[in-house]
Amino acid sequence: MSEFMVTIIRGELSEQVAATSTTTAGDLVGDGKTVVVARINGLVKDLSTMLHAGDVVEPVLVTSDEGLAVLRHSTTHLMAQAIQDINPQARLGIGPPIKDGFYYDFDVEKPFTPEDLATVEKRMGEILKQGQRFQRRVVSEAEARAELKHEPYKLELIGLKGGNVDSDVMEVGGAELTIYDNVDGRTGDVVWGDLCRGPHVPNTRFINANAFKLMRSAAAYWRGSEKNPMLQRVYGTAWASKDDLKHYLTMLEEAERRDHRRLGAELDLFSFPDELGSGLAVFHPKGGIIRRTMEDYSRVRHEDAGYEFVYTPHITKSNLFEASGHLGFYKDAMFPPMRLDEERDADGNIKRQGVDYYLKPMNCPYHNLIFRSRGRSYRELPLRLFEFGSVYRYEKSGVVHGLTRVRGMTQDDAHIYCTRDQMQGELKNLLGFVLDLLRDYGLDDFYLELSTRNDEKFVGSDEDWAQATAALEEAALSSGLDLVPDPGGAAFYGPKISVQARDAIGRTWQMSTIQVDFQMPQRMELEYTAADGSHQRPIMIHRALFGSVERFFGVLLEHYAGALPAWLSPVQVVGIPITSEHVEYLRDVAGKLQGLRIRAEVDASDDRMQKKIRNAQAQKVPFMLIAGDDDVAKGAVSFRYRNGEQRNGVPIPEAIAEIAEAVRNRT
RNA sequence: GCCUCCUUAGCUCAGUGGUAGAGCACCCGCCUUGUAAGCGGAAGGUCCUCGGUUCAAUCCCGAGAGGGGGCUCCA
Repeated sequence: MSEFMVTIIRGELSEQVAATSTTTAGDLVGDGKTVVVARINGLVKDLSTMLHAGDVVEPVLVTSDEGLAVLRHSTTHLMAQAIQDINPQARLGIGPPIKDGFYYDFDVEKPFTPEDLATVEKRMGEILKQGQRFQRRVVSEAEARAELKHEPYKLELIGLKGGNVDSDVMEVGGAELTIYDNVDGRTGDVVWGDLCRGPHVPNTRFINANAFKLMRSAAAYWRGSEKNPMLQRVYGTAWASKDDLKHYLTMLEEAERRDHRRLGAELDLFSFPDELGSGLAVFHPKGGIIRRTMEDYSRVRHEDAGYEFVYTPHITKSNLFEASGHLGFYKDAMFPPMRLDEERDADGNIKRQGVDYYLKPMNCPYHNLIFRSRGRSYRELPLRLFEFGSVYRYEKSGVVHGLTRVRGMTQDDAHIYCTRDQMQGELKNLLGFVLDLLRDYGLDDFYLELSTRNDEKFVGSDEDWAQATAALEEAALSSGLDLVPDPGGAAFYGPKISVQARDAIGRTWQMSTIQVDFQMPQRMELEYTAADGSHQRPIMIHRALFGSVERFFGVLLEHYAGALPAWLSPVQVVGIPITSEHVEYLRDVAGKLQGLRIRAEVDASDDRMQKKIRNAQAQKVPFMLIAGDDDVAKGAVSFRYRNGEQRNGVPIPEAIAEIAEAVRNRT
C-alpha cells in the first residue's frame, strides 16, 4: 500500500504526516468526542472521509461555531428519526442547524404537544445510546427518488437541485446527492436515513444526552412561502456539554426576566389596554418620565446639531400619500381610509364625491410640504427638519409585539434636504451624530448594515442608486465599525444604513436608519434656487435615531434589565426612615434634591424599613437614602445603592452632590 | 394574514358540569423598626365576549376579541 503525505493544521501549527489510501480524516485528527468533523482542503467533511495525497486536514472542534452547527445538524437527524419511529406517518421537511440550535419540519396529522416532545426526547436518548453511525452514501437522482418515494417534500427538494436552490438547504446543497444512513453500531443494520449533504458527527454517541433539549413546536410554511402548506416545526438546542446547555438556558431565563413587557407592568411604565386595540400603548406616569427624559435630551442634542423642529397632523387627505407614492407601494400597511363628506341619494347613487382621509404612516410627505411652502434657497441647505412624529401602521396581527412592533408609534424622525455636493459630508456627520447620541443612552456596541437595491422593487435611475449607495458606504466605512451587506434590503426609493446595537446580554437590535432618497423630492416636486439662479432638486435624507421612541424605550429597558441609569430613572431617590421620627429629616433632604430637579421621594408608609428597602429595590431605584438616629446626630444619610452596596454616615451636602453628579453625568 | 397555545380579583396563579379560591398589591387598624417581606381585618370577580349543547356552562362545542410562541412581513 503506497504512502503519501498530507498536511495537518492545528491552530497556527502545521505538520506533514504520512497516510495511505485507507487513512481517514478521523484517523489523523480525531480526538475522542471533541473533534466532530474535519476541514479538508477548506471544506468541512465527515471524519470518515478518506484522504488523498496533498490534502490539508484540520480538526473542527465541537465547541467551535462550525462544530456546533454539525452537532446540531446531527441532533436534528436524531430527532427526525425519533419522530418517525414514534409516528411513521410523519413526513420530513427540512432540518437545518440555526443559531443556538436546530429545527426540523414535519408534515403530521396533528401538531406536536409538549407531551409529544417529551416522548420524542426520551426516544432520542434511546437511539443515542445505540451508537448509530452516520454513514454517507452518494446516490444518483433516480436512486434517491426511489428511496424517498414516500417523502414528497424531499422529492421536491431533489427536483430543485441544480435549479436556483439556496445553498443553505442542507438536504441538496452539495455538489452531489447524498443520503446519510443511520447504521446500528452492533448489528450493522441500516435503521434510518435521510437525504442530506452532511457532514455529520461520526456516530450518535457524539451527541451528549445531557446537552440537548427540544424547546418548542410551531407551525412554519413549507419553504417559507405562505402559499405553501403549513408544516409543524420542532425547535431544539444542542451543545457540546451539559454546562453549555445550562448556560444557554440561563441566558434564556435572563432574557425572559428582562422582557420589557414584563418590566413595563412590574415598574408601572406602560400598558396595552384591550379597549385601544392591538399594538397601541399608553404610557403611565413613570413611563412618561422616562420617555420625556429621553425625548428632552434628544431635543437638546438635535437643536445643537442644527435641526429645526416642526409639527404635523396625524391624518391627511389621500392626495398627499398619492403624491408621495405611499398609497401605491404601501397601502396594505396603512390603516384603511375614513371616507368623509360622501352623500348618496335614496337609490344609493353617489350624489357628492367623498374624500378619503388616512392616518399618517410616515412623516416625510408632511415635511416635504413644509419644505415647499415657499421658495427655498441653496443658502438654506442643508435644511434639517425634525419631529417626534406619531405614525400609525396597520401591522399584521401576528407581528405585533410589545413596544418593539406596534401599530401606533412616535418616530424621532428628521429629513435633511441638501444638495448633491453636500450629501457625502452630511451623511458622514449624521452617522457620527447618531452613534454619539446612542452612546449617551448607554448603548455602545454597534455594527452597521448597508441595505442595497432590491432589483425587483425599486424606482429611480441606476446612477442615483449607485451614487447614494457609494456615499452611504463611504460614511459607514469611515465610522470604523463593521459593515454587513444586506443586498436587496433597501426600500423602494433608496439605499440605507441601519445601525445595529448589541445589548447587555449580546442580543442585537436594529436601531437607527439613515436613508438616501432621490425619489420623493421628485415626486413632490421639491426645488431650491441654486447660486446660479437655476432651479435644482434637493436630495432628501431620511433618518430616525431611536427608530421609534416606543421601540427604543423597550430596548433600553431590556438592555438595563429595568435598572435604568439615574438620569432616566422615574424615581431617582427614595428616602427610607428607620422610624417615623426620621421622616421629616428625610423630607428636608428630599426637598433639597427636588430643588435640583432630582426626582426624590420619602417612603412614609407604615411598612417596616426592611420592607421599604425591598420595595425600592424591586422598583430599581438607583439611590436609597436611609436615616435613623445615628445619621440625624451627624447631619448625614446612609446610602444603599441598587446593587446592594451601602455607604453610611455621608454628610448631607456630600450625598446631594454625589446624586446630582450621577444624574448630570447620565450614569 | 397563517398555524398553535392561552385568557379566573389590580398582579401571579389554583380550582369545579350545580354561579369560585390563594399569595401579593390596594384600603383600615395595630406595631416604631438600621439595609430585600411585622401582625390582624376589610374590600375586591360578567371566571374575556357572543352564540350553541345541557334541567344546569366559568368548565363541553363554535365564532369573535386580546395575548404568547412561530411562519410570513417589517417603508
